[in-house]
Amino acid sequence: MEKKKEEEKKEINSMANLRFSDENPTAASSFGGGSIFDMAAGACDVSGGDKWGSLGFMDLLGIHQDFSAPSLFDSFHHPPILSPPPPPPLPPLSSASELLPSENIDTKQVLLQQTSLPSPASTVPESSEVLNNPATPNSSSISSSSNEAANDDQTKLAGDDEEQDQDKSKKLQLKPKKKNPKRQREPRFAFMTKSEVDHLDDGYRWRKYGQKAVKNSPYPRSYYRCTSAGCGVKKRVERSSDDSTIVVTTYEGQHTHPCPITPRGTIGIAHDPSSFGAPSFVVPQPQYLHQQQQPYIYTSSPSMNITTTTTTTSTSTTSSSFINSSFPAFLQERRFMTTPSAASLLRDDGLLQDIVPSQMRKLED
DNA sequence: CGGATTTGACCAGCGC
DNA sequence: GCGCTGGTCAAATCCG
Repeated sequence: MEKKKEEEKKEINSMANLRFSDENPTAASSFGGGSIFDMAAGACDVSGGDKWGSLGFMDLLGIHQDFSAPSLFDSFHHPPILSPPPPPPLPPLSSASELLPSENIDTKQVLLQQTSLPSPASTVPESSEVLNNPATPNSSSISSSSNEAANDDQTKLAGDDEEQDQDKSKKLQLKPKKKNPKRQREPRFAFMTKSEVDHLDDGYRWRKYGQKAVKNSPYPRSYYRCTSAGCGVKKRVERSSDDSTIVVTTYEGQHTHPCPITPRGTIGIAHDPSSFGAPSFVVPQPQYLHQQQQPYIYTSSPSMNITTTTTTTSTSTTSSSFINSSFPAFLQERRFMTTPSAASLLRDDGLLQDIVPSQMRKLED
């Protein structure tokens, strides 16, 4: 039993090491058993949250002063190439303190960015998210019958004699589910947050559309989709099997709309009306690119004792546009410090396996 | 009653 | 080709 687990851990660690070894070979030091995460994960209720009470993510980060933008995530989900229409008037910010007792929250996060596939920011934005289009013909399958009947003639014949078999008919209805062949994956980035609640409030509204058991983990993985029409952004939320207090959130895609809600005005970033959500500040691109795959310590709002550790894991060919558009602006905005310890943090923790796709890990070979 | 969540099944990609 | 696994669908159910 334990042996097996150890083996798995070894494997995980080796993967993580692969990930960073060529960048920082000395960074293989110990991680310290996840001790970098010491946020007091208070169970905070959140306005835009769900019934189980999602945590105000931005509040955890303490980014709720000095800003006026609707959402932090507006900023990093909007690709610059979208050239969207002028944003709607922003709702007034509410008081942060009134909604969330975020003082004294000491949070550290590990953020990983990944672009598993060619960046969609190139020429076909959102092309792969057809399934999120409410007008997708697919969805008409709910009304069932004719199409499906045609599609499933054979199976239907086979099961005709058992009409009371509801399971079968159910399957028949489910079958015509057809997907876009060779669907492109949106660029993703993930970050780990020490939190007791799974669903961190980022200002957007999400609908849960699935949950799966995660291999080698007692915790399930939840799948969420942005509820805004036409917005194909998805996110995955799961807990680390190593440290149940660590929530790994993976975002995929970029929002095509402004942040619908502004809970407590927590997530403000200097808002640039001309780009509805794009940050008005950016880390100088050359510098950033130069530091790709290097871990960053993100220090925010010292008075809040909040520290975020971030690491980008973009592949060299696909990262630049994505970084510009999707990398959390709040991380871009603040200063970054590159430290070996942060690298080791990500390596030895073993959580990297949850975030970096296997293809990417192999690429590092 | 409408929207969100749950949950079992389906589908596709990948490794063997 | 087969099995495994991640991701998604959609009917059923829950909840405000």
